Formats: sequence, C-alpha cells, structure tokens
Amino acid sequence: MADYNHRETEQKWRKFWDENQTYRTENHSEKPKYYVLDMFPYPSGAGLHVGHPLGYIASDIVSRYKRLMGFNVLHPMGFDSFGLPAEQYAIQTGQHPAITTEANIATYIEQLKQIGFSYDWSREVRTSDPNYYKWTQWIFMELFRSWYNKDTNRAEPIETLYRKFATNGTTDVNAVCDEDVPQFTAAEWNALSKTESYELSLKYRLTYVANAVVNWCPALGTVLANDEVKDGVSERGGYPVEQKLMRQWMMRITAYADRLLTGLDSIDWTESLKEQQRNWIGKSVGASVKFPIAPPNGGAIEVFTTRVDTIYGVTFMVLAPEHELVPGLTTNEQREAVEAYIQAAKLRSERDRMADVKVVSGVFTGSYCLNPLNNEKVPIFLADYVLAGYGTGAVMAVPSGDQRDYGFAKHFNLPIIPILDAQKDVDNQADNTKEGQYINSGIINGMTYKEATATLITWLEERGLGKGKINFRMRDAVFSRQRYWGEPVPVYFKEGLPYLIDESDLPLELPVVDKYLPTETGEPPLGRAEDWKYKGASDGSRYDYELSTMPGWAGSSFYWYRYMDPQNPNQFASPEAINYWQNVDLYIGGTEHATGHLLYSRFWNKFLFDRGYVPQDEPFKKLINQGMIQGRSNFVYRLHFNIDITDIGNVRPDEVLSYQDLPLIFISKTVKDYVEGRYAPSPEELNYYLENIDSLPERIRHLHPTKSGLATYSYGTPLHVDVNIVENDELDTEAFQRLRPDLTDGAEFIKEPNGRYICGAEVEKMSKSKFNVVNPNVMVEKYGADVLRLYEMFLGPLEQAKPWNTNGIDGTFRFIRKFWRLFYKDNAAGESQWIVTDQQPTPAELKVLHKTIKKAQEDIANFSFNTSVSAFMMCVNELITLDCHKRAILQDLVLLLSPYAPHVCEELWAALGNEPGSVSRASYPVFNPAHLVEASFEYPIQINGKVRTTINFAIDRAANEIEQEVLADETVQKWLEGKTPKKVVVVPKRIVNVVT
RNA sequence: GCCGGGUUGGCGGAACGGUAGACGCGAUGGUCUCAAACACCAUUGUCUGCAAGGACAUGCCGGUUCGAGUCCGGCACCCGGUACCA
Repeated sequence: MADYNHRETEQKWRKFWDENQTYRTENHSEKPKYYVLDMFPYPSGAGLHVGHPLGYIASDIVSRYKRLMGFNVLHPMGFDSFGLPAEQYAIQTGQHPAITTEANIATYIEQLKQIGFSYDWSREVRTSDPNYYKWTQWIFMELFRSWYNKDTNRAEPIETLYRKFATNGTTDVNAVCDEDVPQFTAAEWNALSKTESYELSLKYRLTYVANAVVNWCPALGTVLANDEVKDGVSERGGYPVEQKLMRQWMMRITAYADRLLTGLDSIDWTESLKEQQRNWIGKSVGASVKFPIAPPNGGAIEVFTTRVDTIYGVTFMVLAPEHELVPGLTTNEQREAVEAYIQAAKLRSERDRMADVKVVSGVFTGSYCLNPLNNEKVPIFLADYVLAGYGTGAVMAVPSGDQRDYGFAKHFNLPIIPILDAQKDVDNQADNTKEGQYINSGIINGMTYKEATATLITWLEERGLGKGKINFRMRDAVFSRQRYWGEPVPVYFKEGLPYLIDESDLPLELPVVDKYLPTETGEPPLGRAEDWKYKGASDGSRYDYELSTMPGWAGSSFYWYRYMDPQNPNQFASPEAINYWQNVDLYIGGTEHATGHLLYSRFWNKFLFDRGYVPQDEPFKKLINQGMIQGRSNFVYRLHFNIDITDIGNVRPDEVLSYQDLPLIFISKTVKDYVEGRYAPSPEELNYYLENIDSLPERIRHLHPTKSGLATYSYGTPLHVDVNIVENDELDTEAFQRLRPDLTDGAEFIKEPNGRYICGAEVEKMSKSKFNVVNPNVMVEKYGADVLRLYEMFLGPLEQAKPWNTNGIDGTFRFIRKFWRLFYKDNAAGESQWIVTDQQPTPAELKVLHKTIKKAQEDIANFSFNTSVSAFMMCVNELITLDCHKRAILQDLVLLLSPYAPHVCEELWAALGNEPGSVSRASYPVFNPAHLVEASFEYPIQINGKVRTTINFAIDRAANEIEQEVLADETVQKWLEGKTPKKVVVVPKRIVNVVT
C-alpha cells in the first residue's frame, strides 16, 4: 500500500530530532540572528487543547522558514509555572504545588513534542524553579536599589541619589517619588543617622512599601493588580473584589508612564493593542488649579482639569467622599447628612457603583471655596462619581460643558453658565465644544480655545494658583500577593524597616508549610513556615522575612532574556548572550495580556535598559496576536413532552407520567426542527417522520397531541455530547451508548431518513464542561502532526478568532497524501514505488513552482499562512495535472512545505537522496521571476465596462499599438455598432476598456 | 459614550482599483466495489434560457473612476477593548 504512513514516519523523525539535537541553537554564529518567541503557557491540569498550538505553529513556521533563509534562530519554550490553580489544588488536596506543576509540565512537554515544534528544549525555563526565580528576586532587588531621575529620564542606582542629597540636599533632585517627601539641605541630610537616611530613601526607590487602597479578593485571600480585576470581580475565578487599605509592596511603574507611551510608536504591534496600552496608561494633559477655601476655613482645594478654559463656568466643586479635607469642610448643620452619605458610599460595592451610573447622588458640605479667577463663591459637594484615586480626588464642576456636571447641577438646582458662544442648547444639555469665543469669562472673553488655555495657565502660574499638569490613569503596580505559590520577596524587616537580604543568599527558596491557607491570625501562608527568618544580617540577629510573595507577572517580565543563557548561575544572562540576541524579533501570543504581561515586561525591560543590563529599550519588536480558537459544541436532542396538568381533567396528578418514566428518545437535528415546526420536510421525509413517531412506544403514543390532547411534544432538550464521537456532525451512536450508559440505557435514536444521527452545533468557549475540547494529540494520532499544523493554519487568518471545526481537516489530510503520491505510486503488485525522475522540468512546471515560491514567501512576510496552504494545495493539484514527478521541481517543493509539514518533508528530503534530517539546514528556494514571464497575454476587451472578447498581444507591446489593433478588430467593431469610441484605456497585462 | 476591528455562496474563507467567490469543506451526480471505506471524475452564488447566452450579486445609501468588495462621505448591524478618568 503506497499511502503515506504518518504514524510511523512522524514518530521516526521526532525521535531523530530529539536524539540528534537538531534544533539546538548556539549563542554565536556567522549568520544573522532571529529570535522568535511564544508566550510561554501556564501548565494547567487540563493539558493543551487544539487552540493552544495555533500561535506555536505559526511561530514554528516562521522559525523554520528563517532557518532556511540563513538565520541563526532562537526559538525556545518554557513554563510560567507559578500560579493560582496549582495552589488552589494544593489547598484542597494538601499536595505540594510543585508536584502538580511538575506533572502538568510533563504532560505539556509530551503534548508539544507530538506536534513537531523546532524548539531548542535545552533552553527550557520554569518560573517556579529556584534557579530561575533567583533572577526574578535579583531584579526585584535591583529595582529596590534604584530611583528614577526625571532630569536624566532614567532609573539610576540609589547611590547617585545619596550623592545628590549629600552635596545639595533635595534642591536639585528631580525624582519620581512618594508625595510626602520632605525638603532638606545637604547639612540636614548629612546629620541624619544611617537608619534615618535609609528610611528617607525608601520614598524614592522603584519598589517600595506603602499603605495603599488595593483590590482585595476575600475568596482568593489575596490582593490583585488592576489588570487582574475585570468588571469588579477577579479575572481568575470571578470572585467579588473589594477596596481595602493595606500595607503592600509597590512598583513605581508610573515613573515609566511617559516612556511606555512614547515607546509604542517605535514598535510593530497591532494598532488595537497599542491603543489598549495607551488607554490603560491614560495620559491626560491639563492643569491643576487651587481653589482657596472661603472663610471661616482656610487652605485650598486642588483640582485637576483638562479644560482649564472652562473655569469661569464653574458653579460648584465636587470632592470624593474619601477626600481628606471633607471632615474639616463639613458644617455642623450638614454633618449628619454628610456622614450618612459617606457611610452609604462606603457600603456600595464597586459593582453597584458601576451599575447605577445614571443615578445622581451627592451631598452639600455646607462650605464654599472661591474661584481663583473671579472670587465667586463656589459651594462644595461630595459625590461618589468623583474617584479618590484619580487626579486630586476633587473636580471643578462646569455644568455647561460636562454632561455629568450638568446632571448634578440640574438635580441640585445649581446655576449653569454658558462660557462659549458656540455652545448650543445649554439649557437642556451640556456642550463640550472647544469652538467659538469665550463669553462670561473675565480675562479670556473673546478668545479662542488655544489662546484661553495658554493665557489662564500663565495667569495661574504667576500667582502660584495652578500650573500645567499631566495626569496618568495608570497607578503604581501592587507587587504583593498573600499566597504561597509565588516567588518569595527577598526582604526582611528590622525595626519595621524593610532590608534586602544579601545577594549571596539568593535564591530565597519557598519554605515548607503544613497547609497552603492563610494562618489563623490572617497572615499569608508563608506565616505557617517554621523559622521563616533571615539569619544573614550583619548584626547576627534573626529577622522576619516578608510573608507575601510576588505576583504572577513577576516571573514572566524578563523570561525572554533567561532563554538566551538559561543555565547561567552568575547572571540572568551573560552580556555576550544578550548582546548577541538583543531582543525578540517576533513575539506571538494572545491579546489578553495587553495591559498585564505586555506592559509589565516593557516596564522591566526599560528598567534593565536604564541600568545598562540590556541593549534595547523595547523587548518585543514585532508582536502578532493569534485569535482565540473557540469550541464548536455538539448537541443531541432528548425528545421531551410537556404535560399540562390543568388539561388532564379527572386524571389524578399521581397518574401523570413523570419525566423519568418517559423513555429516552434522542431525535436527530432535522427531526427536531420538524417537531419544532421550523423545518418543512419533503413528502418522503414527512412519511418517514410520521412513521417513526407513530412507532413510538404505546405509552408515549397516547400522549401524542393529535391523539390525546393531553401532552405536547416540546423541542428536544439539547444536551452537550462529546465532540470527539461526532464526525461531520454525525453522531457515533454506539460510542455514545458506550460512553454515557447513564444517559442512553434503553434509549432510542430517531435518525434522519438516510440513517444518520445528526447533531446540532453551536460555537462556545472551549471547555471541559461543554464536552467540546479537542485534544491536539487525538488529531495527531488520527491525521498526523503535519496535517494538524496545516489545518490549523488553513482555518483562517491567524489573528482572527474562529471556531474549531474538525470537519475540514480531511482536505489537508488528502493534500498530504496527494503530495506523497507525487513521489510514490503503487505498482500492479500493490507495492509502493519511487517515481521521481531526473528529467528537465518544462516551463509550465517551472511556472507552477515559482508561482508557489513567490506566494509562500509573500505570505510568510504577511503572516498570511492560510493562503499559503491554499497555494500549496493548488501547486500540488497542478503538478498532478501536469503529471510532473521531476526531482528539480519536487526538491524545491519539499523545502517550501517543510516549515509547515516538517515530518513528511524530512522523510521525502531523505528519500530524494539528501542527508537524513538535514531539511532544516538547507536553503530556501530562490524565486526566479523569469519563469513567470509570459510571451503573450490574453487581453480581455471591455466595451463600456463589459468583457466582450479577448485578443492576444505580446507582453511587451506598447499601449498605443494595442489600442490601434483593438479598434481595428472585427469583433470589437461589431460591438461598437458604428459608434466612435471616446476613450480607450489599456491597463498593461490586464484589460482593455473601450468607452463610447 | 469612546477606541479598535469587521459585514463577500450552504460553511471556513480568497481577491496590487482590473474577468468577485481562489483554496478547502459540505452537497449532488458518476466511476471503482458484492457492499462500504478510500480514491478518482464532473457539477455547485442567485435568477432566466433547450442552448449560445443574458440579468442580478461583496450589509444599506450616495460619490470618485473607463472600471469599486477594494478609494471617499453618510448609515445600519456584529465582535473585541474600555469607561462616572474630571
């Protein structure tokens, strides 16, 4: 039998690659480097489904292609192996998360290897490996040992700050730091004790401890970063999240806000992803303005506004209920109301607040402040639409220009002052236009938006009442997690101050604990560890370690460097390795990491860049987001009867058949549609259905609505059925009975007239509970890894979300077999015979080949793998038509196809007489346009836009000559019907259009 | 609301402004077979016609052009992200 045996062949080559370390990559080469990275997976217990490899296949194709193009390619894989699921499992079972993680990773590797990826497995990393997280901890320490100098616009070692303090105090320090830093002179600084100066420095370091309002998730027992909270619930598990003030490790990512923003312009990512990061960073350019508080109180309220030009329209001020000035501003008359409001606001969860955005609520404090421009008295309100965490927690309200302020003003009957002559209908709604000239606006009357803004900012700055200011939505990142399964923070506490442990004590390994739950006193799980104390301090004492661990994103924020030099015990990667590989040329992964991993990674990369550890400011030059593969669920329909008890008359309710009494009957899709009345069957089908329904068991039959009037058929209740026993929507009923005896005992299947049981289908998320998970290894076993790879690419554009549908895979399966038959053929005796010849290829054959080379190269450049696969299919079809079995053609075709289908290509490559296993070291075929050039071209001739005839012209004929001959042509003359053409358009090598 | 992306046969999807629907699936008919599976061949956007052919077709309305799925203006719907962010 000549057919290609994928099981044997693929097995053979995977073993070969493994044993010969075919894809081992060196850190030095004459060749140019190319770094292709996949987002490494979290090894979950469920294993890989068919959606996971999509991006990996694409990156593998690029890797293999780049190797053929003469690059030294780094293409590694590893595991982001710290994380919640393993810990949750540990809490339930008591098993150490390391054990579960280890087992899951083994499964993942096994599954990945089956698909024939060209990873250099010797470079594998795992974030939960102490030899790895040693460097996560080390980078944490480096961040702690650094501050951000706004003058040089980069992070610097903390020593440079100490030097500045010692020489000039705080005068020429321009740092990103805590808000409450004191000003001091060099003398004052030098007089401080070591502990005092250290304590001061903590306010400047890039990681710091702070009391911060954080997202606390009681169900998970930990805090979460903003990007881990979606719609007020935790991203993992969907548990409610509340706001809580807690002492936390923080990372000063806001120091990099501007660079994270501008850096986006230099990298090749999709616009939508960049936009997501821009929104997340949320830069707003505006001004801060101080509104003096009216007597008897003193002081001022500072607000941030993006529309300082609307300041003459301010008719009230709104503070967040949590604002620090609130108690002082509340008058005795208003105290009760204010306190009630604050209390109510506190009780409302984040979700409630989001839910009733439309409802206007607020309360008057009883106090006033003064508009700095015109000294008008402005009443001060509280409202929970103002967020304590953004800007200054206070808003100057301009009801004529802001819809929210407008609603508030209407509700509390506050004045509304129009401020621009272009504002329309201000009596009924706010108009936020910047057009026109200012009115009612004191010093800016008659000006335009631009002039007004500049004038006001200058005016305010001169009087110390305000200044231009840029605000970011992004907050500093919370870096503590009250969990066990994460990197321990390499810090101990001495007299309440955090100190780094000695670098030589890294890695600080996770301690053994008896349980993975918080302690009885509410401390994180590490509080359960015996003797969790630092003994390396210089004074010989034992100090308490930090009890929280690092967040999930810590380990993934530099891993692409560790791949460059994964075993290095002295550095996270050697400077030589980093200088050789630089940064990632192509990064492929899901878009769900837009505001998490991808932002944090850029942050850490920029930090490492500032400190001179890496040569590139951005980690990922080009990023492609593969679309999610959804599941396609299949359903069987259980026929189901509605029995309306009120219609039963004198039958006692206990005589009514219970649902359980009814026989199990599964109806096929079109039968269901018929029963539902959605489908009009043909006369033959109708007969079939009636016959079937009439042959139902006696007890059912008498419930038939047309016969008893008691019961009605309802549509079949859809039940998920395992998609693995369904093929082309046809259910393998025997397998179903075998797999689900509980459901199918004594069941009857009413099938289609053609004897098939057809399932319904729907697109849903791929998940175990929906029985729609397709395991890639089942596909590999049945069709082969090459077919799986080709099919996943063929499914549609890489970046698009699409449902997995096994139905079409036969097409690629057939393609591989056709491809094989270009090389082998059965002889009369049924033996497989090699039929490749050494004949010279014909121009037609060369044309087919070079057309395909061109297309394949263009497609890889555009990441348009689906159309490539189409091109290969067409190529093979055409070669079959030409009956071409020539080495000169097939050898190149094998190379073209090898990035997609490496196993079969390796086999054929060897069969063609090349060194076994050397396909990846060959050179990509060179496209020669000469083979595509035609001697003549058949021009379609359009008369008034309609193709009426065709004429052949030599390829190099001039347009005006063609024009003449076309007009002289008999058929054209006929179609022109004697009219004189006004215009003749000749598109070279395309078309001629004659217009009358 | 704002931002990003999309809308083409029964389905997944192709088309440098140049003969729309490549390639694949499915479907129908046929060959092979005792039969099935596999394989192979043919047909397959809709309507109309015996046929040659003709008419209509890329969400909707309009524009630019000899020519528009593609470019421009407006609208509808779908998907994703984000939001009392001042």
